[in-house]
Amino acid sequence: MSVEEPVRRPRLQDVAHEAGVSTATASLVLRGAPGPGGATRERVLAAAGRLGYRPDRAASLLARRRSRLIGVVMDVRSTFHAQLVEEVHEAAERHGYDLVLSAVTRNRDEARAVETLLDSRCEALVLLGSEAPTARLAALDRQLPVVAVGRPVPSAGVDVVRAADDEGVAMAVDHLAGLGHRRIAYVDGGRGPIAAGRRRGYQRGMRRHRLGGHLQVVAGDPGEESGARAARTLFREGRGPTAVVAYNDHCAVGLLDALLRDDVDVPGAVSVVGYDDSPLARLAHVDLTTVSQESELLVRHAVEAVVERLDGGRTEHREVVVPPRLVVRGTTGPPRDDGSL
Amino acid sequence: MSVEEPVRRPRLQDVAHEAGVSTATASLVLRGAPGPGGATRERVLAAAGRLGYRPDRAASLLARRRSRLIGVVMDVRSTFHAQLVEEVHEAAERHGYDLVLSAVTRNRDEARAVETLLDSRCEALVLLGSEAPTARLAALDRQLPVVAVGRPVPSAGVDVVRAADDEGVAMAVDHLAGLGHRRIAYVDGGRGPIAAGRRRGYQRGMRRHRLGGHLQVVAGDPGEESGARAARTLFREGRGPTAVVAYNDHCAVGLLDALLRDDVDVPGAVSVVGYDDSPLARLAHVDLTTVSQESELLVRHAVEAVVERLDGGRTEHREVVVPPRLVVRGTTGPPRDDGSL
DNA sequence: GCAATCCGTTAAAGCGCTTTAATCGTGGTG
DNA sequence: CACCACGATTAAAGCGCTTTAACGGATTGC
Repeated sequence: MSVEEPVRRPRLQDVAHEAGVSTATASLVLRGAPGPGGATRERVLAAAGRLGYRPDRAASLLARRRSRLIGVVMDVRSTFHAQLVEEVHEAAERHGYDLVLSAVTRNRDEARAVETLLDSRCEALVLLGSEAPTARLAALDRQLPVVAVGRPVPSAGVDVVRAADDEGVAMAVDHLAGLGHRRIAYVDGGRGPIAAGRRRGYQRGMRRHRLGGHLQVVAGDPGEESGARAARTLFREGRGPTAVVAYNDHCAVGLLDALLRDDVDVPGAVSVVGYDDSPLARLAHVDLTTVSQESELLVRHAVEAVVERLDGGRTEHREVVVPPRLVVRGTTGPPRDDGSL
Repeated sequence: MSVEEPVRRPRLQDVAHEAGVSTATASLVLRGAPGPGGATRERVLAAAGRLGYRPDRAASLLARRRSRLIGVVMDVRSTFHAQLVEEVHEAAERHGYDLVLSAVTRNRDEARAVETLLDSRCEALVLLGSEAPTARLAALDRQLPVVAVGRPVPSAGVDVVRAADDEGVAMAVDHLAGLGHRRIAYVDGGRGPIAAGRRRGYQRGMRRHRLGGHLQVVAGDPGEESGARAARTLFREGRGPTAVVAYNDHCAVGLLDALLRDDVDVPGAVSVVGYDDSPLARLAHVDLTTVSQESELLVRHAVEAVVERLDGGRTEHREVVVPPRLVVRGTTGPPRDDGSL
């Protein structure tokens, strides 16, 4: 900042004074509210322009009945979330809402992120890939409309917009089984509700193909590291699976990494499928077969759900389940052997 | 949201009443300000707990002299920025500041992102990888302390914390030349100031090794796509370079993708170097040789710069230039031929 | 020509919190 | 025992904006 005396930022009062009207009129004009006539409008607008007036958001928030603010919780490490955020921005704007972003990081958990948003007068919350316990979500929902994106919230009033993850993973299994794989393993995503749904999909998918005897779930979490660890576990000794479905793309990429390091041919020796169709998976370099959650659709529904609560007076619960879509890329192919015992 | 009447959220007044004190005392206690005695403190704290009181941030912002808010502009698409944001969170917290995030997306430009922050009463701005013209930054800096992270801002009062990008790229060239490469190309990052510095580093590096005759800069931008396009240009016909330095990791990964698709061996036939040491580069799968900006150090300096302006009364300009560090991974090696004409 | 009507404008009361100056006890002091 | 100093507490004035009810003046209708 330069050394000069910092000029006090102009207030509404300054604009009003400059335009020769009351602050009430100035406020009305600047927000495009009906009332003030054409000539007045122009005078105020001109004055505001001359002074470089920008309304003070804190003051406006405090005075306004509504904040028109939607809080968004995202995991800053996830490329999938990054993409969702882009889309939430657009969707919210279309409905005349603004966003407040709150990041989950290594040492800033979801509860913390939510608190910031509550303190910021958000009217509703969009939780991307929340891992919070159902009860907490239900409690939150008692305070303000909440929509959970990408995870189920059993038996709570919370709105949900998600892909049918179980179906999604089952589709991945279908795809692999169709290629002739039988020993298909799954890298789990931890104890959260999202992981549970996907795990179930894997189990169902396998049984559907009478592959229950080949069920193999290894522990994991949503990070790249866990994929690499899973690879070590799966291929430690003897004969590993011919295909692996991972909890998400990040995890799948970690798995690919480890395989690559060990000179395991993908998809020749092992096929790999991820989940999310994040920007990561689309890198030609990675070229990961994955399951898309149709992020744009997901986000559109989520924002609409929130807006209907706020502006449409909807009070009944809503759950939108979007069918996932298998995106076949380069990491899957027929198994080298026939997959038999 | 459930159907029940939404309970009005408790105000300071409610807490004060519940504790049998004035709002002044309650405010003092809740902020840990000196004054109220032990017994009173406990009563107020207990009351606040009982009511589940959370201070209203908008009101508090409005009333307070200081907001203790630092605005951060980030590009939501950049994994490098994501990492920086994590670190900014921690650094800011150490100094007792809170963050307001504002994302640059496909259709939300930097100016827009900055406006949101200005309206939010931020006391200072941390701009990650800003591409705004110097004049605009200078103007901004007249309103509040601004620190640009990762880019130079010539001849403006704006504080700058950045890596010596020219040196960084030159180090990459050194590394490649040392391996025996001579035809080393560079994929540019566009017209911004960051790109300019890195381009200059490339040119200097090449001349330093008497490789001026092999200078080859192809147009690009910070995305993956541009790397892929560059590959097509560089290896379109005949003999391409034996090594390529890219503007950043995303661009390098795009380049790697394209090479991989064409079955070009990396680093056998072509070596590739990125820039940023983003999480992307570290994926074992990508395993990209790159130049690290020492993000943690960068962020620490940036936050300190801002805090010194705000709390330390510093007024003179500061520019911190951190030496970059070459991180050699798997995408670089000696050229197949000797690199001669 | 006077009341009814209407439109543009404004005074004033907040929004929920912070902060400063003033007030109230209390115990120590001469 | 009157007086003072001092720490704990509070009244009250904002912070910058929104919003509602009220207002004045210009039309309009009868």
